[in-house]
Amino acid sequence: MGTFTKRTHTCGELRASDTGKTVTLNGWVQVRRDLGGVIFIDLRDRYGKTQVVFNPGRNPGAHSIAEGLRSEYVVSVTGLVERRPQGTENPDLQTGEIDIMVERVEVLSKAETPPFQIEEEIDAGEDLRLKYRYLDLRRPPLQEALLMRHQVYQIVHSYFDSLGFIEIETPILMKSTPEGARDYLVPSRIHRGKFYALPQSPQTYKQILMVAGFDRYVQIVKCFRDEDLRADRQPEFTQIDLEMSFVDEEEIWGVVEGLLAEVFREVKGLTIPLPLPRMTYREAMETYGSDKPDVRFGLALTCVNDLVRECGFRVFSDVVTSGGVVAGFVVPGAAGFTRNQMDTLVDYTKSLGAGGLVYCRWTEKGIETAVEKFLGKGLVESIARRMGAVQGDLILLVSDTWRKAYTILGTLRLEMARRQRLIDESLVKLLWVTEFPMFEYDEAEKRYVAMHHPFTSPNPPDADRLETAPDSVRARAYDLVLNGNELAGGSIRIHDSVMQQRVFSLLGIGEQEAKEKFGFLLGAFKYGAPPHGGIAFGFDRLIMLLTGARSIREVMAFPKTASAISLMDDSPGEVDERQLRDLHIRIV
RNA sequence: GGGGCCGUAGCUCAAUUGGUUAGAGUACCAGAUUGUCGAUCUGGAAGUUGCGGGUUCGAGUCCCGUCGGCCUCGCCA
Repeated sequence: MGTFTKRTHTCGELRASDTGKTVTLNGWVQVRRDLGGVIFIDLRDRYGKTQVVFNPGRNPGAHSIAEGLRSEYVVSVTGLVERRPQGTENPDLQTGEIDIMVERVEVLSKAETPPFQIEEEIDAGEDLRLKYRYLDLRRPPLQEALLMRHQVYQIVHSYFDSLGFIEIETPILMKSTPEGARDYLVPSRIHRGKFYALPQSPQTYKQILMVAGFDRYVQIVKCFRDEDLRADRQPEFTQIDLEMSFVDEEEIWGVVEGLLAEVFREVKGLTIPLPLPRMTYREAMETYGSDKPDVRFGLALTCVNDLVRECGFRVFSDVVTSGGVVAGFVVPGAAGFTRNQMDTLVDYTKSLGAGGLVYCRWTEKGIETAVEKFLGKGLVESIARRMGAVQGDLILLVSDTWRKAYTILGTLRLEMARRQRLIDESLVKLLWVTEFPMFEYDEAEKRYVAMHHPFTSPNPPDADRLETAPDSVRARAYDLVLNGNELAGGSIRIHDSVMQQRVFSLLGIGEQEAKEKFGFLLGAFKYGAPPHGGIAFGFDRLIMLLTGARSIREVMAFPKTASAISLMDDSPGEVDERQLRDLHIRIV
């Protein structure tokens, strides 16, 4: 008990050149193939697999132990590396030229039959895989994802270190702030009725670090947001967070582009052409219907407002008159969609919040559309021409307010691209989206909210209009977009306490509240704040895109489900009365 | 909070309009088998059809509720 024969090699490293050595391997039994006489076992660790052979003629003791081995037993085997007999080599295995002829075998740990097989590809349900995460993590795809994640950590650390960035940890227990995502709260035992919040991001701390003079800060840091989840969103996730002083957008973008180029070169062997293309928010919305456009495919949007302004179809003309948008896009070769398929598409569009979907099928019989009687044949043809449609195409049109029309078209554009298989998954399309609006009007709260965050600097030429025309004020904010995913977002910050106060008051954060919630930041700004800005990467998302995983859960060791539950350890869990009492909390 | 899909053997799935004893593949167990590597052959065991209620002579199938998983809209500064 307690001692075992330690490995001399891993299960992935022995080659024909090692023939004749006596070696010891430690690992898991992948599979046992019992041919009655000879028994084969594939021994697995994270480095690979090696076939070990038990021959009753050569070592009856080891052979009889091998009869009792089962999948996922942990064993130590010692034996001679031999070249496999001619014709029995396995080219699929890196170690496929050799066998270990076992002289001695120790069972280090037995294993129950696992609920699913530990193989490269499995079709087990994801809930089962999450419950037995320690088994799922034995599978090569997950091991490779976490290995790549590790490699990117190392690149990030060395890249920023080489540029003079300093890694500084910021608190996990901080103060709840009123803006942004819902906070995860931690009740204070010592201070009855008070709560810490887990950071949505270390935003305020890194700005304070700039005031403190650490002009280049970076951190790979956990962040927490108590919002509903998605395939690419988890309640806790990791950011590469950075902030720089005495810089403008160009320098930050340069640093970020350099990092991306290095990551893609090191882990994918890809050269990213720099500088990355840039697109304004407005252009992104009006061309792709998204502030994170996927530019791997076309289906660009076209506005036809001028054509339909005076038309007899009220659904179009009224929208234009009231400042909205009639726009759409062409799906090449989709004129053959059936009535049934179109009905489904119309329903889908309505489920996105649209009043309806106007479509025109350009078949060999001409352009067919239900709205021809309202628009007239000539106008229908004008629209088709404007949009660049040809025979065989399907035209989709939506009319609504600027934001709704483009947002709905953006979602529809993605959906059609998927259905028509227009997305080349091998492409890597990165771009900057710039000139975001400073504010969005929140209908539910009847007030303006910061589109990025309340510390974002307004575009200097627009700053005069902060109070008079807040809708028209652009922010010095920028997002980095990869294949339609928001990969990073940042801004040049406000470093002036007067400007910061103006923005707070526009957001409906009164002087009193500002002092309570952000007094420390405003205070810091009074003592000499350098101009500064920064950005934060969604680290998990980056790894997800690098590995081609279709969910962020595939690149995290211990993810939660869409309902924020960890099926393995069953968190969140209940706590006992005593703990609640200590925290001055009662369940209602 | 809304919408959609799903839940049957350890696992992945099947089961006509509600109708006999709920099947298959795989995994598992036993036997056979001395060069397999998705081993093979023979046999076996394996089910609270997520859970609770209802309708019915009869429910895996229909209805209501509930739990869980995935996707998505809102939300996510």
